[in-house]
Amino acid sequence: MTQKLSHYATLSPCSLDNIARLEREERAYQKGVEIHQVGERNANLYVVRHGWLYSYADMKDGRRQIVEIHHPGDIIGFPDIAFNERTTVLRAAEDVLLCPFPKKDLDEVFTSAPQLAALLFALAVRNQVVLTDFLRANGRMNARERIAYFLLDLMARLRIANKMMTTTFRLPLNQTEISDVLGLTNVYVSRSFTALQKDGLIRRENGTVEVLKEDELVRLCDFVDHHTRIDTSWFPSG
Amino acid sequence: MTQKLSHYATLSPCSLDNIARLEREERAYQKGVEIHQVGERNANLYVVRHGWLYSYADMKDGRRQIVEIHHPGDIIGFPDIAFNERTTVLRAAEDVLLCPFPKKDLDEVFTSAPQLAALLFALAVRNQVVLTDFLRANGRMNARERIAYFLLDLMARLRIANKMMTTTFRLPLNQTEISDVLGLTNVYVSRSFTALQKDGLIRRENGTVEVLKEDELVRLCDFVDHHTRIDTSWFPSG
DNA sequence: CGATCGGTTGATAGGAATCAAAACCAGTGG
DNA sequence: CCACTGGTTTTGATTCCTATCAACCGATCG
Repeated sequence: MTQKLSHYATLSPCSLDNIARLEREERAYQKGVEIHQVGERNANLYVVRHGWLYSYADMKDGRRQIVEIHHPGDIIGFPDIAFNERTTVLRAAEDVLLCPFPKKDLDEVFTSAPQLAALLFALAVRNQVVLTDFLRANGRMNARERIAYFLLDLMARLRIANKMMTTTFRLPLNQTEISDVLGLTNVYVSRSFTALQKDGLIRRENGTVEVLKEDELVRLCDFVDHHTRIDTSWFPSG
Repeated sequence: MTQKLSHYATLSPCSLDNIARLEREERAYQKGVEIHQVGERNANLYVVRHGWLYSYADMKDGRRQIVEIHHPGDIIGFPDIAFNERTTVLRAAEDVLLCPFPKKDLDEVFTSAPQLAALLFALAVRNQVVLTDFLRANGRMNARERIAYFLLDLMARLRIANKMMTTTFRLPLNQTEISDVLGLTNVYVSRSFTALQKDGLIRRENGTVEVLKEDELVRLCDFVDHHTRIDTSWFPSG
């Protein structure tokens, strides 16, 4: 996490200290396990150490919407700290390692590390922009465009942690899960993926995706990267 | 704004002081005016004094997605403080009054009013939950359900400011705008509204909507109110 | 009074859902 | 080594919801 946060701002020793405290404990979960359910009391947040997870919301009739995908270095649970109960289900997309820490630790951050507080705040609101982009994709794009958007968004996020990343990456989600991200069906995800591949924009190989024509994908969905850089000029210096 | 924020927590004098400083200036905009465009430098945030506004994102071919509706008491621009440039267009849905204040004023809040900082933080992440609900609506609901969701969401928000509110409210958005919120077309919004009215769930009268069977609307879209209450137990006391 | 805007209604088209079956693939175990 | 299993992807046929295109109506306004 330190690495991911330091990507955005130079942190004071005090802030770094606070971060370290958040990653004391470590816990493993197997692929497919649901770490918490809607309605549970949420005492903890989590830092992702290893593996992908996602958060989703169900409707009573089984329709499902995945609302966020969590990668190593991410903090899980911010959206819920404003509530007493979880609003989404958290599920491990593969075998994962998490560092749980109590919500109460945040108050320490706010009183003693204003700089870190500002950074967390900035990341929280950045997330709103990301969700907003996502909303535009789900609301106004057709299936091909959504897949394009989905791949570019993932790449932008993965590049933060791994600056050397090429255009090939592992995608540990099946097509049903992807369809639940994009508001489609697994069948149509399959068809759209195949179409993109036939047009030579991407290539797939057991669990990995290679983006062959990134610029064309970008044009396809008007992609703008809101992950890589954020404005830290207004931060307090402490 | 004081009223809206006090709805959630008892604020210290210092916090109240900080809020007052944010509402010194006041500026009027006419219906339809676009207060800022995508790509402009964003030095200011705004507190809404009067009237409705909305933020939207366009695609090059004209498709549009409204990503947020702003009501009196709301702060506009949080999502953008993480960036140097605006990511959405802000537009007045009717004649409005705004209080602009510089982004830099926030640093003062973070260093001197940790309680207010925590509240703003909580509201920012609460917004993520709201966006997430919205995403579920756009991703997995049909037209009728989306309209139901849209109306209930508006009511929940309006009730914060006006606790006595009945089930009738003003809706200063035309059907094209509503379609841009819900990822539909103006034509289909008209049909769906008419259908809901024919079924006796709602009633419309020149610019106002009356919800006749709230519980049925709630069932229709599995609505959960994430506006009314937030958890403030972890806040620092200062 | 013509013009414009917002809402409604009708006819048609199309994109994605749905249903169903087949193909594929990695294990697993006999 | 091969049959068997469960999960995943692919393919095909059909349906349906919503988009699209177009006309019309009513209200408002200069």
